[in-house]
Amino acid sequence: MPEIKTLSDVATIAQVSPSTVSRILNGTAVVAKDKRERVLKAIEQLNYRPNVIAQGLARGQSMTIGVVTQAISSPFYGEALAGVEEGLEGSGYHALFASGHWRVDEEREALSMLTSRRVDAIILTGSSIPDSELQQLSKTLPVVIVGRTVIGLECNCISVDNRVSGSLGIQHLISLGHRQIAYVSGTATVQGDATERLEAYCQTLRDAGIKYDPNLVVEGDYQERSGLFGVETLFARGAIFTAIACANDQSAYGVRLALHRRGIRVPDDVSLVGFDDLQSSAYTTPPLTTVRQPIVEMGRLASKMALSILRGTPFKTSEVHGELVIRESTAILRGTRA
Amino acid sequence: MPEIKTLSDVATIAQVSPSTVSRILNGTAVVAKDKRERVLKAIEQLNYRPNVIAQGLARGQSMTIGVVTQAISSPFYGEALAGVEEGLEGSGYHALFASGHWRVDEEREALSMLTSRRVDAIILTGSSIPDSELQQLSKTLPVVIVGRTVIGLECNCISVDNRVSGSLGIQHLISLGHRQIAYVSGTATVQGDATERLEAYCQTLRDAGIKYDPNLVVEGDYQERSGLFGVETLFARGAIFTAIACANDQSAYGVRLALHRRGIRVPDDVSLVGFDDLQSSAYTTPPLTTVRQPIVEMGRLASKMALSILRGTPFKTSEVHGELVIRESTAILRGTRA
DNA sequence: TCATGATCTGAAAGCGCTTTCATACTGGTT
DNA sequence: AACCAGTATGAAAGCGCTTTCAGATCATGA
Repeated sequence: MPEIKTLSDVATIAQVSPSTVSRILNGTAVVAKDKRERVLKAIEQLNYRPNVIAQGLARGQSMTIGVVTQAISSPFYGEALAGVEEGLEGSGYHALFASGHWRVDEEREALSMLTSRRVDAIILTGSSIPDSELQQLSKTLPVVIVGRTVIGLECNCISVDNRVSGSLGIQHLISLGHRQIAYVSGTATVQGDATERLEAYCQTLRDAGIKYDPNLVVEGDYQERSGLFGVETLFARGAIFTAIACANDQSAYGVRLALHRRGIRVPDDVSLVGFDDLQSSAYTTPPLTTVRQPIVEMGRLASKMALSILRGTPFKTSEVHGELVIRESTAILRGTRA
Repeated sequence: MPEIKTLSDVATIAQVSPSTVSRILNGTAVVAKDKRERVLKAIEQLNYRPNVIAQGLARGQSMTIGVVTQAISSPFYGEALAGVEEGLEGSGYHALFASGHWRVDEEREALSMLTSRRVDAIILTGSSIPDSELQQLSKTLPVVIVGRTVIGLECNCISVDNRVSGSLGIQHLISLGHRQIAYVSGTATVQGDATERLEAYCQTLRDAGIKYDPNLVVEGDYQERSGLFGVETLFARGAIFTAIACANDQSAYGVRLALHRRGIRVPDDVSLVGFDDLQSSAYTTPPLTTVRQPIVEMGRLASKMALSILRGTPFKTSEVHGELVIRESTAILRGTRA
């Protein structure tokens, strides 16, 4: 194992003091040209790379940002994390990920791990930790939350308005003539995106003068499997519908498969809309009509916001909006004029 | 901001020396019961959490493992990373991810960032850094490579045999009576999984006495889009085929869509097989027949291996194998007896 | 009773870096 | 010539922890 070189090795070779080397490395002071050159040469020669850990200790900051996510392999969180990573690029900061797997205790553990490692800021995605704890946490270090609005921390939150965006897909179906619209919800919690989107569904129907039929909504959990089960449940109930809206794209995939299994064509027999617009949604058969949530962008914004807070520079919490993406899984209701 | 407590704060409150606190924390020595209790109480009271950064400096190890991946949001790498994370669980080690985005220079940069942060070991996935550099790197710290076999580092590599596994899908197609089998390859490099799988395709045909027809193979890049283009190219060439095999699932998704657009049914008109068995492949329409690569398992194995090397405990590099997963995208060739 | 080893604990050095502080030079001014 | 502000540099302290080393305490057996 080749020895790892230290700053004083460089100093010795360049015949200057460690302080000088440090100053050159960080540009914190002007140093004479000759010394600078000697030092640069020594660095080159030794292939010296500063020890970020040691810098962290000395400077009191680790140059890393903790990111708690739910599952790194989920397409949704994956895109968000990619955005975070992108936003950090070139800043010298790097992301340390920790997964909560949708369990509050694991999430707390993740948080505790991150603070143990003295991350300089924390980004949470899909967190289900109570508002109060998050408020507490934000007294210790900068916190930004994506996909949820935490009371008292509104400025540090990045999310689409689920009520507005959620209605987009439903409106689209209604405009195509559908009136019997089933809904596969997300994980039901007291509050959160799933609830908001469900409310959007109800509200949109109401606004269109369509009576809300509880028989048409099934509870899902944002996973493919729950879309599959959802459709089975619907049929078991004898529900009649011409369209299905889902709380996210993944459950729409499951719905799509269930329909396929029953020989029901999409969009000919039943129209289908999702929510999120995952990358793969453009490649399903048929390509999925959905409400686009700028996930990558949101991740990027989150890290930009964290960086701004760390640097003390002001930032405007630019709004992000959902946007209807019409592809091929929705069609005009047969025998109807839109 | 509540002050962050240090080990000496604890020591002061418990009226012992810092050394004693450290010993209790790490269990490196027996200490009198009364002191132990005082210390434990003080820790509780201050809500003290050791600073992992400082520990890292003092102990000369950062308790973090660097993982270079290509894109964190890719379903394939996402699963691998989830596996790595899982394998590290409870070990005290944590993963620091860095993406290379399929570009060697970015990958080198990632490596350099990781070594700057003094990670204790490095796991590479989908790396395209030359063998020689990797050999060099492994002299500095433990390195494990997944998805590729590096000469001189064979014991530290985890991958399926692409030649064996690659033939599985083709054999399946042949056994169903197909003889005109098109192939959408992965990114062509001098050596690597894409090449090996392509060779498997050729070899399997040859073994079955089917003449290799260059007109039937198109170069892809593992992305959905390339599957889409691949099919277009095939048709532009006037190629005739009854089945398509793809170098990975993602390109199979693209192929599926292209076929759908042309009104070609899967598997009725054309059979389709992928490679990888991504989570979502069970939910495509129709569910995709593919060769399963135990990606999560491979990630987990990689971290186990890294941990073993770090601890100096022996490890057996258990083989991983591809496995044919027959779903619904393949069918017996019409008018043929299998 | 005293030497002996075993056991527990604190002082202090050190991990690799940053940063304050003080010193030694500059090159003007008056 | 004497003085001062300004500049470049090194010495040294310190970040929060671990770990070596040595001292203190204690029980034990001769």
